[in-house]
Amino acid sequence: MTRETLVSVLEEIALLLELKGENPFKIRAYRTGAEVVESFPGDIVKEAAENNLAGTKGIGDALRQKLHELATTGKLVFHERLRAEFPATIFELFDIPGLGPKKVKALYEALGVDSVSRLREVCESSEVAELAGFGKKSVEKILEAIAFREKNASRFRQEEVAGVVEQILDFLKAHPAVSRAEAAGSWRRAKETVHDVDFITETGDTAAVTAAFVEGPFVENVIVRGETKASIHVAKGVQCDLRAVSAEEYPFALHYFTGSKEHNIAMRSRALTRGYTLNEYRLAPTGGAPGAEKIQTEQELYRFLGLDYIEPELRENAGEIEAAEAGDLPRLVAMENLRGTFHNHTNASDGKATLKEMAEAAQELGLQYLGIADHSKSSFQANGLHADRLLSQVREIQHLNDGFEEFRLFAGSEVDILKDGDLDFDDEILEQLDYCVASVHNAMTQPEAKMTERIIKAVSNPHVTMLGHPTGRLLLRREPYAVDIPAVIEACAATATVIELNANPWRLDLDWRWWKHAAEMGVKCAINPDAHDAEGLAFLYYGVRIARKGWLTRKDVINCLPLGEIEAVIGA
DNA sequence: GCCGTTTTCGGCCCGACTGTTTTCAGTCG
Repeated sequence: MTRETLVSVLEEIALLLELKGENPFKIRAYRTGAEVVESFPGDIVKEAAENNLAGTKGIGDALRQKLHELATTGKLVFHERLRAEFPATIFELFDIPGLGPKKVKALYEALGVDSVSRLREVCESSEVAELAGFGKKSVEKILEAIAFREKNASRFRQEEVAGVVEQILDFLKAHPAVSRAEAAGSWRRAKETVHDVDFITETGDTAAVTAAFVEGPFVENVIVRGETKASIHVAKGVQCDLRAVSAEEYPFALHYFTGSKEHNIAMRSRALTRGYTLNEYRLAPTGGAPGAEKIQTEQELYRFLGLDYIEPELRENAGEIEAAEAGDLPRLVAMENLRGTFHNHTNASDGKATLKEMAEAAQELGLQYLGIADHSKSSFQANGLHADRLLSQVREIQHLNDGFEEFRLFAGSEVDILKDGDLDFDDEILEQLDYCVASVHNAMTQPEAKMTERIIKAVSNPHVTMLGHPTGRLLLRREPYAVDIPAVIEACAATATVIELNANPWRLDLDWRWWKHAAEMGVKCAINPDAHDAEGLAFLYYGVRIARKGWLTRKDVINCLPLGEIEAVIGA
């Protein structure tokens, strides 16, 4: 029994009770209970098993007994009875935006809709539109959502695969017959989502390595297995492919399977113009002349073709080959360059950790400063701060700063950009802060012109230091809102407003495709984890990957500046 | 189902948006 299981059982109960139309406050009690379990300081499983949870706020008699039953027997009769009332596939309906418990219940009871595929059937016939509360527009939106879901099927965000990539790489590198191993493909290129993960190993015994791979502890099922190549599924349905190659082939295989396809095509034709043919195994003279070039690393391969080494993140055939030829490639920002970060939440709004805990976590990561930006009052759902609570947080931060040596908390706010582009706080409040992140959190369906005008108005306020998650997208979940990004970049350049690269792996927003242009326009970037707990600071890793993909150097990223220089930039 | 207490039951966070309605229900943040 793990903490995660306790949490997911309570959350599932809440969902099932919603489907049954139970008292909403009872439902909320289960959700609160799940949150309490999730952030319980200490060994919650042990405490539950020993029935020691009396007096824990949010856990009353009923939840205490249920957690005790779960922790001791591994199951909960109440939960199993509830589950038995609905088909297991019904949960996937909640993935469709616009469908909540009431509508799912109605669809299930009136039309027997218990899965997304059945939902599509009843939408494509006229059955749904005849249901009370549903009309032509709802049918359209549901079908769009199903299409979006299918388009993104079997794609995964970086944080969904990061753990297993590390596990498999460690496993392969530990194999006695493996001398080199790397994860290639779109993972290595730091794409925001990946379809599968390719692993390349250098070995003298390909059969032994592929055999070990398909027997690894991470394997869910084996798709194909051969002498030099194997494919498996790991948890969550992520496909992982292994290529085992010889030392001579390794640099070519690694390069080939890193891609992108477009980059490879450009590289192959470059080789051809120099009288060589390049493939996943070798670089050899064209026309069947004997002898392949001795190349041991990707660096040597690029050099042979007259190019500086191109980092994997840049290999999208988006100007990197020309830049490599001219010696103009940027020196990409790296994790070690970061000195601090902005846009983090605490338990004052919807975060889990205290100011002090966040500060300690930042120092453990070696950061010199940490910006706190809790939600502003209009974000009710996130327990946004009114001015008085914000100002008392500012005082608390000042007090904490007195106790730090060579570390500083910056007092800020993630202030809502209201519908008309006004900010959620007046200037008199904002000027008491060290900095301010302005973000859109509502009315996301405004037409593009209106949204663009709204954001430009917000960044034109001199108190706004940076624009938060500029498109509001949630990867594989929600499309970005309609906004004219070049116009926003221009406005940020004109007003010296920093643009955030939100490093939360659900967002990775602003998208990497815009950063080269933004930097050329003179706009600075802030890589921000949008952390809601101490662990969330680690999202900086994903942000750095995307910044690299966007051609950014440490000069482009303000949080590479040390404490002592950063104040001048943000005006704190 | 939890909490707090004027100790045994009443209150529990709010507002905008959308699509359906024709005054509101459901969803979302």
